[in-house]
Amino acid sequence: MKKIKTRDRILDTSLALFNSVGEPNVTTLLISDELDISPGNLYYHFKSKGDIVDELFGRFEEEMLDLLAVPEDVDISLDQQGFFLHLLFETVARYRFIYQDLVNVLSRYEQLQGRFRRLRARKTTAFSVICESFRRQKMMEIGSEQLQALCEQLTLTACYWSSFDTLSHLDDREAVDPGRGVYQMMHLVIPYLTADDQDQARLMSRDYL
Amino acid sequence: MKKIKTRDRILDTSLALFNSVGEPNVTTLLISDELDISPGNLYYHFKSKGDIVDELFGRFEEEMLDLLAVPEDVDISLDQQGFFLHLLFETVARYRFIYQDLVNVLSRYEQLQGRFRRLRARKTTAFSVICESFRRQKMMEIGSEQLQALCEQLTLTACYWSSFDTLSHLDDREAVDPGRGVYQMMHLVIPYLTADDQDQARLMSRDYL
DNA sequence: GTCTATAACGGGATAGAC
DNA sequence: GTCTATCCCGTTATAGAC
Repeated sequence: MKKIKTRDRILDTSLALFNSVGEPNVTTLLISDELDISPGNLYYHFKSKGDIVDELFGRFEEEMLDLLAVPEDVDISLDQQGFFLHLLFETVARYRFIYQDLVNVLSRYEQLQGRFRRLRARKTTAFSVICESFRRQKMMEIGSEQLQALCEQLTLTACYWSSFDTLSHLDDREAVDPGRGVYQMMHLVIPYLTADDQDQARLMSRDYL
Repeated sequence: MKKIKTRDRILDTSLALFNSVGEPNVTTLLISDELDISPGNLYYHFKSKGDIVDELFGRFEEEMLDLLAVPEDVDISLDQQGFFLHLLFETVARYRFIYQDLVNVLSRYEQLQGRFRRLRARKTTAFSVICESFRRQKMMEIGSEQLQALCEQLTLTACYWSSFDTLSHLDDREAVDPGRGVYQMMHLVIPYLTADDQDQARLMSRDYL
């Protein structure tokens, strides 16, 4: 029963607060208050608020890059895709503060801009790899023009669904249901699947509602 | 040659600044500086910064409600839909500061939350009316489950496309191209159109690239 | 490592003269 | 209507004791 290091407690608490009331609305004082430590102590562990944001973003980045490393030339099943989407939305939800005030956050922590854009590009690539796999397996029929539009759309949705959904119940920013997002993503793909797979995907998608 | 009232100049300049650097990053001092008036003068016309935001939102709201009043039981052509989408994106782009820091802005100006949600609901309704019209004209074939998912997706895209697009070139927040958004929206609808209309819509969509 | 106290700064907003 | 001066407050961050 080892006691958690203060540094880590700061990170955890910051993340929770950022997610629940928005990063711009969280002061260093609020964080230290919540932890029952002094502001000075907080600044012993992190030299600035930006450093906390930075490190949280780093964790997010790492998890995402891991997740997005979808192997090419592998046959991906609908089930696997569902699982992938589920993980993706779950991860985004855990770091939703980044997306909720995206432009604002990126404008105040400029060093994150490039990293974020890289992540965004990786997402699009991952979706494109998945679709290619479907195509190879004759599960999907789609022109290259629509493929590109589709992948962009998937990326957009992966980024913003949780914010969009939050707006339906802004009262409590805690409530986040990753399932709806997965459902929505699947319905973007469905029209391009071949008949049998459409039915299967439709059935699957309902589990996420 | 009548001279523009200071009050209006404040609104115009605020909007421009909000859009270009983000509402949270715009101080009342910056606004008055930009206008070459004193901060005191600004506060003579508006009793708070929130009032400026409020009034700008009001303008946006009015324009949007106007636009979204799509008549039911009318046959809507693809061309008309394209025109509608164009206006929609153009309007959103002119008030993009609202969307760029959406959750943040709504959390700091609580009175906007309800109004925004109503607007969002109106959007979904408008899309649903359009799709119904297409369906009546036998231009579209779609189940009710996918129809709902589609309308949600259209609403999401209408809200966030410009933010999403901005991320590709965060350097200058000025550059906004509503066309890409229209293109993307059309590609959401296309899969559900009947063969002939699919071709026509695809051709049309290219004009927006 | 942790605390208390406080400096330093910036932004929103007001008072009162012109 | 417009100005200058200023207040008030919250927030980040530091200094120095324990």
